[in-house]
Amino acid sequence: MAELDVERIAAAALAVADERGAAGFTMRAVADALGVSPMALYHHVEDKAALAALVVDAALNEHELPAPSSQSWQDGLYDMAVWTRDLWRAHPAVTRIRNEHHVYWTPSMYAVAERWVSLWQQSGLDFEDALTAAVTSSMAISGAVETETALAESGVPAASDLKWTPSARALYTRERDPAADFELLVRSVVDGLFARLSQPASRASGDT
Amino acid sequence: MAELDVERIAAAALAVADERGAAGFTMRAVADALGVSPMALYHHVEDKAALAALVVDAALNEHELPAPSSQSWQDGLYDMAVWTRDLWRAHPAVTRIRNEHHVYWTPSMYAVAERWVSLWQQSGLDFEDALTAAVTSSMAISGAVETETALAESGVPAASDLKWTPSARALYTRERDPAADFELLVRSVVDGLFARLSQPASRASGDT
DNA sequence: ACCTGAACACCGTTCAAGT
DNA sequence: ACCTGAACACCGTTCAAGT
Repeated sequence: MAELDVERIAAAALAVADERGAAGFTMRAVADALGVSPMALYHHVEDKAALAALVVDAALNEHELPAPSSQSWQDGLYDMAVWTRDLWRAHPAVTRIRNEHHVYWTPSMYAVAERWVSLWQQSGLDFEDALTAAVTSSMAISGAVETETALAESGVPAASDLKWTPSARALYTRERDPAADFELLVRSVVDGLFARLSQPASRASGDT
Repeated sequence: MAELDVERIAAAALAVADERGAAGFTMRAVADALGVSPMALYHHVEDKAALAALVVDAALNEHELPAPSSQSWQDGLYDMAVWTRDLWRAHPAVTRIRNEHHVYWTPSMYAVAERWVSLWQQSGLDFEDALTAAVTSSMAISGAVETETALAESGVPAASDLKWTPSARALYTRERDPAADFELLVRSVVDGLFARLSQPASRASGDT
């Protein structure tokens, strides 16, 4: 009746994560969704962390990477950033599962990294600098995406808490256009890193 | 024998988190550290999420904010960023606990936000833009810190996994100076956002 | 008011047993 | 080879009971 395999398990697990959230993402819940005993899963998957990795990879494979057209490398990076943001916003629970189970690299993640680095290499920076820019920009941008989805899941703090912190309050009452903020951030990071790494001297030093 | 109070609980819980890690951060473990029954904690703390908030706040209070000297606003932001990075690197488990239990705002976090926004306001950007810069830069920088500490805890992928992904491999074999990378990132983000928000037209648009 | 022991409803995972 | 039921060692939390 079951005919389990890794692919079916991954799809079911992703569905469970989406529907029941990170807390409801359970070996038992995934087994239930497949109409199978929880222990059946262990025949195809090492442990829960491996199942989490499967889920992350399934989410990454849902949409193909943006086509590398003839646009500028900056636009290419921005397209990749938007692709990433759309992905995690579509599966907020998966980002939590990813962190909880320390799944940082999956097959598809390598492909994303390749593309990211290759775009930075088109910038004309030398190899080492392009790598540095790729690493730091990706940490900043993926970090911003994670923070955004996490905050989107949590509610707004109580007004009483915000009473004495005008900045934090302004931060929440401000009209927000998250997509525009994200574009601003990505382009600022990319331009800012390129500018700093282009001028050969005083790369990270404060005195310009 | 016990004489429990919230402050003692917070200190013990932070110690447990530091010593036993996020997985070992348990109501029972904290109670043990205090020589008390697990249920005693519930008399002073609503639930585990509230205890997690206590831990985050205790970590934040360990060191005072950097003194706001007469430096430039850019240096002030950089000092704050370093303060944050040092903090989370000293307590890597706490960042995980923070995420797991959705603790985003604690009393001390408001103080940090106030300072961050006020520094951006010294940049001369108008109020809305300063707020936008403060929000986006903080998401990027705190996100980068979280990613860095998470990756530091996890090991390097197996060489066999990296075989076919030259960029990812280069990324790991590259000589890294995390502190310098961090300074580069922070200053690039700050300068990049300021540059983009300073020129009134085409704020987030790609065509410069 | 503060603390405790026993218990409940969950987890991930092991293990012997079934086909 | 693949799946199962029962069991183990944990969780967070509730509840009645003690002082």
